[in-house]
Amino acid sequence: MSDTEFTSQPITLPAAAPAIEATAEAPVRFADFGLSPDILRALSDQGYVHPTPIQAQAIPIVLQGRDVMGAAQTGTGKTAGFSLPIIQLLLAHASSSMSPARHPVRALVLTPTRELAVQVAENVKAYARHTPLRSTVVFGGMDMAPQTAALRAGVEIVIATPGRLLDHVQQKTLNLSQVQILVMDEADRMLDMGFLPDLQRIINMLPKQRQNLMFSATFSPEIKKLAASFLNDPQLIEVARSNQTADKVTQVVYKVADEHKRDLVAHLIRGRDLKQILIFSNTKIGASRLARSLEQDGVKATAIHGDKTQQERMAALDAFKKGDIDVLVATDVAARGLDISDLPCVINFDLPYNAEDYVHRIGRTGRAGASGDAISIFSDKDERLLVDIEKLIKQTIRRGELAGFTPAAGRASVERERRPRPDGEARAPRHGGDESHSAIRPPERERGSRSSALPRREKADPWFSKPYEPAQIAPAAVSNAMPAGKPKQKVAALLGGLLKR
DNA sequence: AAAAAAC
Repeated sequence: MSDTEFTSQPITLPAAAPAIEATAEAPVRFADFGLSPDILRALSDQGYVHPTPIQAQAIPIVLQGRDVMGAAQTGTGKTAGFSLPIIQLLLAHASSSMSPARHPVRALVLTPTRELAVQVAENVKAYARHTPLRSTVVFGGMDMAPQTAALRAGVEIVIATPGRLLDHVQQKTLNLSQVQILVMDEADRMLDMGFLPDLQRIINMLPKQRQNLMFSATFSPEIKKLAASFLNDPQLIEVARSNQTADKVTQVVYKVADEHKRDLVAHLIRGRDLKQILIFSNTKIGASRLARSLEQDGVKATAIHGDKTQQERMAALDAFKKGDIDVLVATDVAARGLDISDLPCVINFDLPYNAEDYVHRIGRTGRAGASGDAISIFSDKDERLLVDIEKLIKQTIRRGELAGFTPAAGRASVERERRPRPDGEARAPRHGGDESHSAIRPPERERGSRSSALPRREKADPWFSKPYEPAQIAPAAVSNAMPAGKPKQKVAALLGGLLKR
């Protein structure tokens, strides 16, 4: 029923978009949107003059007070796309009689991961720095007290992960009754992570009368259902990953036996400028092991994943951004949303299980006009994953040749791995036993996974069993094309796709 | 299959 509710919506195309039309001679400027001088000043502080395509589309629509369904991936400038107009709206509607001491929460931004929340919060704070508006971020894994203090002091804008937000609501340290604008960032990811019940509870606590902005990289039936249940006559915005990204990312894959993967990584890293390399591992244990192994090779490397404490996670990210470490080995906690700018190189130590995550992962590189390398390593048993990825991105990835990489290097490391390790150095001690145990029997695992890999695929992950139509979003994401001058048609096509399903 | 997220 909610589906029909959504599909029965009239197709509303950007009424505001034509109002500000970019031309070659006069590209759109932030100053064209009627934003407060205080906001513009914050933008010029950062050297921003021209909006990205999603900002150019979203800002006028959000300013109109309309609900938005945004098909936008990371790296598109999405955050500013909703933050700037929200700040403007809150400024414009601030009642002048309101005492400065009173700052009810009027805008709420929900994100799937803690790091993303922190990042969004940093942006919001920067954009609002010259305004009287206050903001704070609220997420788990950290002491509640400082968050509570900030909330008590009063903030108009809260950026949060769902669990901790509810925690604060329960503790009565956060009141959601005055929220006028709700943003769900990376909504597909949140659903994928099982946040639906939390989202439902949060939404139920908000005033019925409010503006809703939802951003999602994919449009599964579940996302549509969610959109139908809480968006009100949403305006669709479709934006591909910004130009520079995919064009300038050189992709290559190397096939190697599982037990040689780590040495291949070491080899690949040795062969290049050792700076700002992000490596993705499919598992937390794998990430820790790889980071440790690289450290033993003298590489300044650290792992980031969900089994680390929040302090460790933030320290790792910080060290990587500052250049204190050269290699960050991450699970998919870092696959989406994180704006680690201008990475020269992303390495997939494992091919991601979901083809779509491949796009997200390599989207960390080649940003902001810089070129980038996306290197992926896979073994025999992952052939299928590579096929899926290439199908999704509609291109064949070059098979790299392993010149200069000898099996001898691999054997050395296997030997090292077999040696029993003192458990104390393991980051997650409870996994320590498993870890050394599994390292001894890779061949068995291979045999096992081969036989059990094929059956029961249907009930897999409902989120990815029905991915969005690659033809509608993915090619743009990878080939980058912004709908050149024809955003309406693209939006219509997207919507058409939604309606059919 | 794996990862993420509240205590």
